[in-house]
Amino acid sequence: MSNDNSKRRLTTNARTLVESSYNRIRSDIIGGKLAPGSKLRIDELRGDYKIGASPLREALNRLAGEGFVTVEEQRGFSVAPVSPDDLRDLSSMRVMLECEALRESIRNGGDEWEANLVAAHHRLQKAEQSFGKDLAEWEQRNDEFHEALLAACPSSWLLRLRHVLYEQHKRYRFIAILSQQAGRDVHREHREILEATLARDVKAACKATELHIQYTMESSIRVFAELEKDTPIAV
Amino acid sequence: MSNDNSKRRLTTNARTLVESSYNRIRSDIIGGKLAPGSKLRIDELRGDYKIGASPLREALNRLAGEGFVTVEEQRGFSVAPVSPDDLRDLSSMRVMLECEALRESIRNGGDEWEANLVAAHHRLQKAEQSFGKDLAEWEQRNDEFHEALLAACPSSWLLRLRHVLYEQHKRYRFIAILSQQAGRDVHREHREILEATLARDVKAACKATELHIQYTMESSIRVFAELEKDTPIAV
DNA sequence: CTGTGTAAAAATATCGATAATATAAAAAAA
DNA sequence: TTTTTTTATATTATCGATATTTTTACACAG
Repeated sequence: MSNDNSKRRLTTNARTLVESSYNRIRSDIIGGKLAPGSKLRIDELRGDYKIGASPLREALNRLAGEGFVTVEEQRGFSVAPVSPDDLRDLSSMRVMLECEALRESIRNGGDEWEANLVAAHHRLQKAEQSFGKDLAEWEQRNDEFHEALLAACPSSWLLRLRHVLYEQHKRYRFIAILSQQAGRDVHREHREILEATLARDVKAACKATELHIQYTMESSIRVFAELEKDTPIAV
Repeated sequence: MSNDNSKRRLTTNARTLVESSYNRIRSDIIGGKLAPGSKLRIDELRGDYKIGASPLREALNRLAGEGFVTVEEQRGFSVAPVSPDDLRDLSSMRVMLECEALRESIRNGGDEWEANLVAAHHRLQKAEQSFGKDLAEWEQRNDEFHEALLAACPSSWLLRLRHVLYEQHKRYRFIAILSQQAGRDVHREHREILEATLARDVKAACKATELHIQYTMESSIRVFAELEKDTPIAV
C-alpha cells in the first residue's frame, strides 16, 4: 500500500467515494464553481474528480433528491438553475418553517438547550471578530448557531425540510456575502434573535428571524440584479 | 432482437431500468411489501427485480433523498421505519403546508383553475361510487383532486415540500384504508373542502383540510396501535 | 469473561460492453 | 440561395460482471 491518501479520505471526513464526491460537487455548486444550469457530463466530472462513473452517478442522484441537481431521463444531469424568483420563494418558505421551528424550540427547550445556544452564539461571536480571516470557519459557526436555536424542536420532519431549504439558500447567501451588505449589522441581528429567544418571547424571536432572512434576501437580490445585467445566470 | 420486452419498459411508462426499479421499490415500500426497518440487501433485490447492482443503487439513492430509504455509510440501505410519532409529526406538518398552499391557491386561482378543480372532483366522485372496484383508480383520482386544489399556488418550493410529505403519508394511508374508517364520510370531507374553496373562504377551506388530514391520521393510528401489539413494525 | 485474529459476508468501486440520443453534414425540394 | 429532411457519425448514458475494501461473526487464546 503506497498511495493510501488517494484511496482513503479524498476529502475530510468522507468514508466512501460517493460521500466524498457528493460533498465536493455540492460545495462546488454552492460556491458557484459549477454554474447554474450547466450540464454535468459524467465523463468530464470523472476526469475532474478522478473517480468512476457509478459513484458519481450515485452522488448526483442524491443531489437531485435535495434539489441541487436536476435529472432528465436519458439526457443526463445538470446544475439546478437559480433566479430572483426562486430566491424570493425560498426565503418566504424559510421564514415560515424557521419561525415555526423556533416557536416549537422555545416551547420545548430546557436548560441544556439554553446553555448550548449561548455557547454557540459565543463561538459565532468569536468567529465574527476575525471575519475576514476565515470565512469557512464563520460559515460553520453560523450554521451551528442557527441549528442550536432550533435544536429543541421535536418535529424531525420540520427540521428536515428546514435543512433542505437552508442548504439551498446557501447558494444565494454566497452571493450576498460577496456584496458589501450595505449598512447591515449581522452581528446585531443574531444578538436580537438570541435575546428574544432566551426571553422566551416567541413573537419577537420570530420577527427578528423574519427580518434576518429578509435582509439576506434583499442583499442577494441586489447583487443578483447586477450580475444578471451582464451574464444571465439562470438559463 | 427477440426479448425486447425485457429490455424496454419493464413496468408501465418507465424508460430506464433506474426509473422502473425506483417505481417498483417505492410502491413496494408504500404498499408495505417491504417491511419498515428491514434491510435492503443489494444482492437480494438484484434477484427479486432481475437487474444489475448499479441501477439498483441509483434508485435507492434517489429514494433516500425522499426519505423512503435510509443510508448508512458502508452498511447499506434499509427501509425507513414508521411509527405513530412519525405519523403525528407528518400530519401536523401536512396541515401547515397544505393549508398555506391552499391559501395561496385560493388567492391566485382563476377561472381555469376553478374549472379544473371541479372536473377533478367530479372524476373523484365517479371513482368513489365504484370504490371497492378499483382502488388504484381511486388513489389516482384522489391524488389528482388534492393536486388540483393547490394547482394555483405560485410557490414551487411549497408544492415540492408538500409533495414529499404527501407521498410519505401514503405509507400510513395505506394502513388507514385497510381499517373500516369507522363512521367516516371521506366523500363529504372532500365536498366540504371543494365548496369552501370555490367560495374563496380561506378559513373554512383550511379548517376542512385540517380535519381531513386529522381524521386520516386518527384512523391510521388506531389500526397502527392494533398492529403494533402483535408485531412491532418500527425497529 | 474479555480481547484478538481470522474467515465469511456484504457493501462499494471500477471497467468494459451495449444502447440511446444528439449533432453534423449532405442531399433534395422550395 | 435557403430551408427542410434524411442519414451517418460521434457523444453520452446505461448496465451488468468483476475486483476491492470494509464490516461482522465466530472461534480461540489469554
